[in-house]
Amino acid sequence: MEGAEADDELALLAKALGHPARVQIMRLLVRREACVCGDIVDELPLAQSTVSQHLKVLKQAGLIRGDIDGPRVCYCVEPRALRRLKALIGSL
Amino acid sequence: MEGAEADDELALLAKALGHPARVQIMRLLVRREACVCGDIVDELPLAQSTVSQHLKVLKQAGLIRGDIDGPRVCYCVEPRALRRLKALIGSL
DNA sequence: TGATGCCATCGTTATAAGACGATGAATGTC
DNA sequence: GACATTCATCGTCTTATAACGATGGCATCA
Repeated sequence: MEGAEADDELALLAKALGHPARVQIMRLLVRREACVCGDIVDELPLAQSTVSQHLKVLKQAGLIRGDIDGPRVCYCVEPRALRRLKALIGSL
Repeated sequence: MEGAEADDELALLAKALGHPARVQIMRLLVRREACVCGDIVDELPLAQSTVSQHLKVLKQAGLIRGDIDGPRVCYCVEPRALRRLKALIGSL
């Protein structure tokens, strides 16, 4: 929970949340449990490609997961990562 | 606690923490209550000017405060902001 | 009042982030 | 099989970050 490794981990997770659009996406996914990419695009005032990039950032940080569902992709939060983030922030 | 304003606030605070050096600084200040800038520089493998920039980022986000103490500057965490961050993260 | 020590700021450089439109791959539908 | 839909990726541009050395402003001490 402490040490350079935890610092890096916290920095990584915090950085992923360091943009309003990504915070909005996280809240959306927490509220709706799961969400198709297109719905997320509809909720944000951003181009589809931009939203896709933000989703990629969140996914690479491990905060969300994207499951292919036919032609769509269903995103949902990764509860373990979210818990981890809360724990790391709590340790400050 | 919710809404676009809270999203922006959380994004701002998270962004400030989105770098390992700044996480280290925060931990240092939490551990030591208060800390002179020079001591922080000694703890990090970074140039003085770089550390000063990171301190500026944290200060602008409201996470820390810098009190002038003679020729030195004494930094300490801003408990209200830290609590606010924890609350915002907790609301996810 | 000089000289020193501490810290912020400036100027520079390299790299990363953020946004968009256009293109492409995969799936489902007609 | 042709076509539409959905999403990711690419290419491009603009702006922001991160790092450093060098400079400069202020207190304190001699």
